[in-house]
Amino acid sequence: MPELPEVETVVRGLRAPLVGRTITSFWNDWPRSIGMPDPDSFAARVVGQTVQAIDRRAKYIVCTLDHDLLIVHLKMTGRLYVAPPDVPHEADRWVHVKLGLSDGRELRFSDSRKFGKVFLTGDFASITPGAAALGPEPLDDSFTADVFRARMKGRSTALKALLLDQSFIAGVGNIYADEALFRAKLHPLRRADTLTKAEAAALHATVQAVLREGIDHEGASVNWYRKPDGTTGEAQRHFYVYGREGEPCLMCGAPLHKIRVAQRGTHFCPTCQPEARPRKRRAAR
DNA sequence: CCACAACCCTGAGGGC
DNA sequence: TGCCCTCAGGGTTGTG
Repeated sequence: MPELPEVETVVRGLRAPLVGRTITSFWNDWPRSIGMPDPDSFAARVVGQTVQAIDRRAKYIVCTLDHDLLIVHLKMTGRLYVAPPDVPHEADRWVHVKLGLSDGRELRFSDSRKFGKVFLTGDFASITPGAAALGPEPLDDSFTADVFRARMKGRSTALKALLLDQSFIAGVGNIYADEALFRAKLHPLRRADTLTKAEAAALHATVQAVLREGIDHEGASVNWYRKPDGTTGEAQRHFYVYGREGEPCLMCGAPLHKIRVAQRGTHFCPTCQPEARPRKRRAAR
């Protein structure tokens, strides 16, 4: 489940092998893995273009070519990596797109679940309505605690659901949402508009911290994610709650709970992240 | 704005 | 042992 730190790690790993290479060929065995345009048009347009840059926006990998953007979303099980020509793509039975490179190697997109997609477009916002409506990048300098708090104003939805909303913040997924809420000691079902200024500031800080640490650990290899060199990241070794249902909380020892919020498995500590109670009316003096 | 269902798929796991 | 069946998993889109 690649989220922001995993996608960032992939981008960093692909920069050296890709930038400056020219695309010489296109191959695809699953048309639905091409988001746009149709595969024939994709092939005709992409061949001959040189990779000028590779960056990340939310969970999208964005390669700037001469005249287009080559965009990849890994979704749950997608992998993107450069393979040497002597390794047949059948070595990875889930390869669905290959782009030949001018140095003889191949950029391969592999995806067992076939949820991921590759796009070729001149305009990032054109690929999906969601891409056009992405919220701020959580690690940008402009994403301050004040901005975060202002965006939560008037939102009655659960914190967990809001953190997963890509139009609210771009790039946070299930794992890092749970980890950020745990560190901020906030219950996942807490209504966003009930946070104090201090609680909002704490959550802002923990969202940034878990993402930064995830990048430092080169992503979390929970099941399918691999770095472009095929090795696993290390971030999963540092989880406090994700995937630890029933195990003792590392802070207080209480057994961790798993519930469903916004149709996602949600892990939390019932002691460290107490349920929000209705505000007590202040006693009359 | 919000809650929820459906969708895209396959591997894993349970039942027999 | 192995077959059949069910469903988790998560981001996105659509519906009410």
